[in-house]
Amino acid sequence: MTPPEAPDRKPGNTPPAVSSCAHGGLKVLRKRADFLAAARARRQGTPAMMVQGRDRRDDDPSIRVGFTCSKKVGNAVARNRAKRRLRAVAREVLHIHGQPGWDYVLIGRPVETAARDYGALREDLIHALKKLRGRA
RNA sequence: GCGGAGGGCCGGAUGGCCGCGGCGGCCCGCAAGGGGCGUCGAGGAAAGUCCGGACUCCACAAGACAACGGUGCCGGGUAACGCCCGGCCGGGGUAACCCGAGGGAAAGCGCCACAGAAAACAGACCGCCCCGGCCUUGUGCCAGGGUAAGGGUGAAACGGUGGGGUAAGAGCCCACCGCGGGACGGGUAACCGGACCGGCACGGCAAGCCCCACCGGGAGCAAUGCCAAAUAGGGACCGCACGUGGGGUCAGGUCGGGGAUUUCGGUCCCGGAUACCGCCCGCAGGCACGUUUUGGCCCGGCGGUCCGGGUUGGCAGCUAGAGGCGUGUUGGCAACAGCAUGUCGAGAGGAAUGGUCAUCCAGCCCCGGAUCCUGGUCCGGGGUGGACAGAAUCCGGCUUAUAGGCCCUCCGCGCAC
Repeated sequence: MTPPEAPDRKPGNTPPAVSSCAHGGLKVLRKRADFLAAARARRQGTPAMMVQGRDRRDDDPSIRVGFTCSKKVGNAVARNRAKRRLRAVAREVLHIHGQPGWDYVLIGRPVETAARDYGALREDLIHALKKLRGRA
């Protein structure tokens, strides 16, 4: 089993489990370096997720997004569930509230990401995106 | 009807809206690309990674020896197995049935706690018996000898019960049981039965070491093969140069910056980093540096050709195989095998197989009513609500997790006939 999981701040040569499907105009982060870069940039917490955002400063106006859930979130089923909800909400919200030319990484939290009401989950993401943009 | 045993199966359903991965057409476009359609897309354990294989690479040379590890009643099945089937033996249960690392203790070593006189060349504590001596004649003491029935300990005490026998006893003798050997018979075998013989010898632990037989070379798809990039770095050869410029690192200083403290003169501290989803904080944010210079130490020029490795990315491996499932049939008690026929067929890669909203169905809880009588059954309404768990090269097993439910066979008891 164990697909590459979030390393839990250990040595860390295994990348965390992240989905990669395309999301209607959104591109998906697949490279480890992109995740590292995003992790070093701005971040914003909400009850159901952590959002990292980074202006790539290149000419490409597309929005890219990655998802990640460490083992803290739970077993494989729980992590998949959390990522899928994040993916669904990102597809719905990001092309409206996200900024062109940015990378975003959505990080799942234990329990909350899977349990939170879908409407509230959506509001969390919108709120986080606004905060990140306001700071740019 | 109650209680129990064995086996098999399911693992919520339907629909709307919006999506994802593979494959194959179609439409638009010079192309890059865009749009749309069809089709397939998680489990019984996908899990643990505990066995057995396939497949790769490495090593070795015939399959070797040693070491180490594994297996361990018998027969069969299988590609193989530590798996499965059938049988045997031992133990448990009234029974259906269940459980058992179940070779060797007569190769050797070791261990057998506590208790007990004694725990493995047997031996004799309390006893029992005989003979002798002493005197204070007694249910006495001392010495010698014969015993192991009785007492008591233990998981286990060198056969058991009864009778004969004896000074007391003892397989000393006898019967039965047990034990050892065993002609012969049955069975492929484990093993079973056993005429007869033996007077009893051979305690247990091999899940302590060990012995015997059989099996095993190692690492694993992050294997392995191919391509590209940056051109950073290593080696060889050739040619041209022989420079004080460059890079790294450590220590200190200057100027600005931040912080602490102050008698406002100053003094001290910070000045980090390939930091893999972090931490503080608590829904708001923060964890903050830049410029220049001196000295020490280390590295060492440019171009060309070739070789081997690493990194990153891509492609292959990658899913049709000892294939799964259904039906029929043949052989077999069965596992299983053969034949015929039908049907199914994920391949991701920071990792798709979904998100969301309704309605329904199990289950559970509450309320009202009816009925037998204090718990069920039926009707109506409301609420709640579905376990364990996610393919990662692929198969065969084992083990473990699992809400709730369904089916079949069998056993015991009760009632009725």
